[in-house]
Amino acid sequence: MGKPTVHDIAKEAGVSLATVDRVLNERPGVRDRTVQRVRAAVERLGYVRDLHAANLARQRQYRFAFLLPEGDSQFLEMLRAAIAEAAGGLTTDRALLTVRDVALDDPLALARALAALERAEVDGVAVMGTETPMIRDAIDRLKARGTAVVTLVTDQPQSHRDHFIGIDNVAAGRTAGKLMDRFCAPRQAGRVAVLVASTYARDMAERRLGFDRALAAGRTGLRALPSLEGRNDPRRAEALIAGTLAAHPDIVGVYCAGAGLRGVARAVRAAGRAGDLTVISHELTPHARAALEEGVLDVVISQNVGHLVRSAVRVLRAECDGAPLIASQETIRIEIVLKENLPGPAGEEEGP
Amino acid sequence: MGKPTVHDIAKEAGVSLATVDRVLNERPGVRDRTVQRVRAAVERLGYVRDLHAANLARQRQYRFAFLLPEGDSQFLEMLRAAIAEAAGGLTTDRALLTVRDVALDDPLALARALAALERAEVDGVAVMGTETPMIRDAIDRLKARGTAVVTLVTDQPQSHRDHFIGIDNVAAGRTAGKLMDRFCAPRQAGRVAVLVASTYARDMAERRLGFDRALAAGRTGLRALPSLEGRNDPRRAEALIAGTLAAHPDIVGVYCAGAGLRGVARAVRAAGRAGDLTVISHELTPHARAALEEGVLDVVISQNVGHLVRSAVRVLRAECDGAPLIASQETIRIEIVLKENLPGPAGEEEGP
DNA sequence: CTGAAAGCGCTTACAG
DNA sequence: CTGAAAGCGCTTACAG
Repeated sequence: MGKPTVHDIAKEAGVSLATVDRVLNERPGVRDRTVQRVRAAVERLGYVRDLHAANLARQRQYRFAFLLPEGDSQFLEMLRAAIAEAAGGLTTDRALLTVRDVALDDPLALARALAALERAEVDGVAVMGTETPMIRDAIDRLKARGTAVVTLVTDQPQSHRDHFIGIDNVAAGRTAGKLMDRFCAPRQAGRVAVLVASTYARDMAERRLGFDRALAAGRTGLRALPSLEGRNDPRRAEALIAGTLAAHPDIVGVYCAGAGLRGVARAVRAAGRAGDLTVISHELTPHARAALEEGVLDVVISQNVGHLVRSAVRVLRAECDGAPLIASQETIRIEIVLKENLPGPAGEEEGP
Repeated sequence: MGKPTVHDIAKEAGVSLATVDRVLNERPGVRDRTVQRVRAAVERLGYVRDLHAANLARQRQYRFAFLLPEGDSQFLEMLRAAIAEAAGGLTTDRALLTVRDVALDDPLALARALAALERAEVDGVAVMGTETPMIRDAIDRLKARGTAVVTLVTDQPQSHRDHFIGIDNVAAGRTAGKLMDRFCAPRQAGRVAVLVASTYARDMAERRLGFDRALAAGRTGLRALPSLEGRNDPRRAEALIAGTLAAHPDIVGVYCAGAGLRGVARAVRAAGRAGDLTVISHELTPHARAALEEGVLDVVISQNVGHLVRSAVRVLRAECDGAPLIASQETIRIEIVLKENLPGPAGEEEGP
């Protein structure tokens, strides 16, 4: 006999399929003695339920919305692509994913988008946005209405979101700092320029914190300059870095904690310091790949967008079902990429 | 209306379910005109088939065997655990995984195990073993009988195996070499001890090759000593490293390309050079974790065992179905782990 | 070359 | 508190 099915359990326990189903799904209205009998049968036969068959019969649809900042950041493009891919693969898994664009750094717009969802028909939401009280309240209102909410990439720890899906940004900054220290090693006591997207963004602040700690603990005696604000504008980033390089001849490295790598690379090249300065950035975008290959960029600290999306979906689904989730399984890894271990351009190394 | 189903297609094309199924699965025996009609309906309605429902109806079982070397290596333990986990998660996916243990470094035993499979009822095999002509022939015989075969962790490129599931070991060695060069940077022109499991193992040879190339291209002028052979024996590894450290006072780093980290760590500690020598090893085992935390170990080059197993299963399944597979999607990443980005001990960061 | 019917393993109203 | 029957989306013999 093959794997036992509900039929086998029913026969073994001497009850009907409906009753087996009730017990299996812990639905009320079954006599205690009957529950015991079914449980015993399950135990005896080593029954394990076929989730796909269950989902097929159930026809449950999960509608999840991703709220992402607008803008032409390559990381966001990758994230959108990952959502699109997951959406394709997941139709079978009964998850319906949609994306709503929200003006960048506009808390009011984001709060409105969240409020709009309150009325729309959505079972769960993944939000990526700056941390502000307005957003926090909007999230809490969604939660109060029973919608599952996770924060994506950058957290809103003050809110009642169910979970944060993203890397530990302090650890990521620490990793960047450690590598900066080691990669700069022949030169002692140089300075490091730091570029962030915005000093208000929580992820940026956390990375900077970790980075500083690692430098302080390092062997080389590097000192980081005050953060420059690139504001997702490559030209601005380029100008800032060019200016800093000119002003501080003792700069030995650049840490690009947010967007702006394109500008940084240009400034470094223009200064004739490609391959000489140690440059570390975040997110393995096409630009970052090219820069690694070229040698202007030494290290990329990255998070896998496919993992982010799938984890978000799993967590939202678990939340909707009131199912437990193995938190450790949802930890997103901080990946280190050098030219030497650059994976193929196909992106996802490990499929759906 | 929801997602279109086979019923909708049948109605739209004016045919029966059976015919729709034939066309969908490209089975022969359907008039050309009918095929066209069904295809047109599929197109018009944007039909996409529910794979889980198909599998449910089909009741296809895939029986896959993993052939692994015996021995108490922690990496192998992790691999076995990953197989066990996948086996659990995959029962639903109709894959039945079994593991057969084969005496370590015994080509005859492995060849016999492969031959035994020829008769047993197995649809696919994943083999991890030393590269020898005997194994090559055994693999080819399996293939000739129509069994799908992939090599795992270490390749058998001379054989007709369908696919290799593992990291690019040359690139992994190069990554180790680059990091060794950078992490040793303050010291110029030191020597590096290299420990391999066996000089005959292909993966070891490839790592060594990549490592040497990276050192040659490095800035520090490091020179690697001839490979020491640990033979999966921690005591032997310890003695070898202790001896080398004593003999060469100018050693600045140790590259542990195979098993034996436990012994290496002990020797380094005993020589009073923990935290001073740069030590790089492979595979994020519990020992490696502890050594990273402690500071005796600087870098781990790793491959995710969960990815290995799931990729092997996907590839074997595709091979059985004669389905195409996206090669790039099956590339296993070379991961770099420092103390700073050490993921939680739960192992898998991103679930089934 | 084509179709009606039963079935995969589970769930869901609807009766009782 | 419990069960018989229909159904989820697909596939598979078996007839014709």
